[in-house]
Amino acid sequence: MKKYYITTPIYYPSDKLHIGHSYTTVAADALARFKRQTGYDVMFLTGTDEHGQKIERVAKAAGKQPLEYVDTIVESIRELWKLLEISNDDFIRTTEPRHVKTVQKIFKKLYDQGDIYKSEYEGWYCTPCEAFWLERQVKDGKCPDCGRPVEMTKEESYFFKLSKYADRLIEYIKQNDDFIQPPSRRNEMLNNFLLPGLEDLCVSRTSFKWGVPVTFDEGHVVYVWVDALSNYISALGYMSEDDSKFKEYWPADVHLVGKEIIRFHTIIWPILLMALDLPLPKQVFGHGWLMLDGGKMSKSKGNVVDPVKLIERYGVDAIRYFLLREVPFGADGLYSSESLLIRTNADLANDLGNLVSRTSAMILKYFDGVTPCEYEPTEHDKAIEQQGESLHTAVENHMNALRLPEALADIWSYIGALNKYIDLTEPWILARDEANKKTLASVMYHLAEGLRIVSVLLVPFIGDTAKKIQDILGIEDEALVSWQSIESFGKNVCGLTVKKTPPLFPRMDVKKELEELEKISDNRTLKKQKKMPAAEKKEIAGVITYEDFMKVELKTGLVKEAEDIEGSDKLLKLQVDVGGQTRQLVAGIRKWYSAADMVGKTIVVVANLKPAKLFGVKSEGMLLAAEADGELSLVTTEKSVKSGTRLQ
RNA sequence: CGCGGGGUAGAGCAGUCUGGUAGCUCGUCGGGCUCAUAACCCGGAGGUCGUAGGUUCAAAUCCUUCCCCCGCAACCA
Repeated sequence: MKKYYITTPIYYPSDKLHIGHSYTTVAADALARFKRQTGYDVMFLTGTDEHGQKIERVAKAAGKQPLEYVDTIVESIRELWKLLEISNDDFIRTTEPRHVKTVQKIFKKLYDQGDIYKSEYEGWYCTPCEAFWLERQVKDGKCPDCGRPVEMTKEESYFFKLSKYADRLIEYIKQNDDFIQPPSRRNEMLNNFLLPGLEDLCVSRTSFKWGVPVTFDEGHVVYVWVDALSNYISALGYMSEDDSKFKEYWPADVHLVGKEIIRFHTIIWPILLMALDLPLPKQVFGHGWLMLDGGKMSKSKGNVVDPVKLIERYGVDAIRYFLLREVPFGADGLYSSESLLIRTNADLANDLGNLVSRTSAMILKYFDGVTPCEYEPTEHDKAIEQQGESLHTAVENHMNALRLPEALADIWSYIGALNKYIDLTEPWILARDEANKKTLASVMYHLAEGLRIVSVLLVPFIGDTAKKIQDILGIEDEALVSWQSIESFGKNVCGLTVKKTPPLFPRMDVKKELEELEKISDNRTLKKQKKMPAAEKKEIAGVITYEDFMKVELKTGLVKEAEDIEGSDKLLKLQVDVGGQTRQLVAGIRKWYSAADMVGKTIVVVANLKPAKLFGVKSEGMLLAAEADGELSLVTTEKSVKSGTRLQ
């Protein structure tokens, strides 16, 4: 059986994870599920990176031991993956003995063979922060973190000979185009880091304790990246009594990582593997980020999005679909609650959900719920068959190139084709005449089979929904949901009994939902605090720019006709000539001006106001008037001006 | 001159490598349909492709100038 080993980064449990972390893991999960579906023996690994000074410090602040602190967070991470239906085969924690032992063995081996050596680390040290800083990070002799003075110190440390392997790595990257993906990252790594030359890496620390101890030198702990990266092989039992999994799955097919850590994965990690004389992973894929309102998601900005709340409210599939569809191949995507809601409505409720509803409703109505077997292919039928048959190849190609959004886009264009097919064949008209029964049957059959293909293709992405569609179609036989079964458009669903169910994704009122989200969101307070100063500034200033003013199109208009609006005692309907164009305005001025008063008057109109309906009458603009002490006076021009003249 | 990414319709993006009718989704406007979740289908409006210059028969695309936004800088996916 073909093997496939895919990993996510191991996450740093200093706090709860946000929607960005979910993105990486969901993407890896979709790939893992897709590979299983297409016949691979898959190993899908995720986990947590639990060592380091930051954890040590955060735990202390919380009055806990590091492990105790981390345990609760790791638990919440596991729960999140459960909620997101992540199908990982293993979950590794860097604090587990199986990992620690392997890291220690790796470190010892590299030391023994001379790739790790002891030397002195010299640099600026901030004692209160217990942190080393590079020359260029230090600002005027002050710590960039806390602003207190730093001092030049020396520390005994172990170094790893990155430089020794640099040429080999450059050669490898140049000869393996796919190794670093997308290609922009590959160029970045080569030009910025590899070609200018690598310095040996300091791989031990004595400034804190919370790490993997170096076995042969007390007081030293292993540098966190050497520790963390090793998870990809320690989880497979590398250098342990049972290394069968390692033999089976290594090298990894894909390390899925965020773009900011691609450097570690494409420089330190491959060199570490070279030094261990192990094959390199086939691919490191650096995906983009979910950006929030143009800014990066981060705890300090107070704009993190809690995935748990979103899943509870909208269901796991809405969230999975959004993440997988919205973030483009290798680039950043935007997250906003609004785009989540719009995407869910448009794609899941309207296109897919509604297609399932109308299909099942028609089969129930016209054929008592049993998908018919008659077959009378028309031109439209054939098009649906051909598209359905070619779909799996397109999806497979995209998936193998890690183009998840494109794979979904292809599936959705087929969903669109099925919706259109209904309009083209007009089954409700066919149903009026018994003579068309066979054609009608063929349409129902093609819809059901098309949906079956869609459901199978959706399994890796939104499995719950895929299952629901299959239930609705009455599919019970496993053979009807296999990958092989969608390679041809066959009579698979014929004779099955369709079920009636509520909508897969109820359509949401975006405006109301956004208000609800505001209420339940705990970033609300943070956001408000953040926004306050800016808002205040604007208000105090109370000044707009000329451009702001010019956004409002004020034009003169000549009132041609005026009449009362029936049923209203305030409103007048006016036909106004604005530069040769007649506009209908509704104005609440009847108390002061009668219809007859208005005809022939030159007024000032806000010409680019969004049209509105007042009392059921359309109003394309508003007129200007000044009201004080119960008196109202129309704004007009002092001299006679051509209608449609712009005011400035 | 630190490095990288970006500026294309109201919003979000594709197109740029390989110059030749500027495309997609959402929104908007109009029409169709009534099987369906006010949904689905068709059509329209809306773009000086950040700016200035250059190359060319022809530039969103190639070259140069400048402006603006965002990210990274060795422990944020």
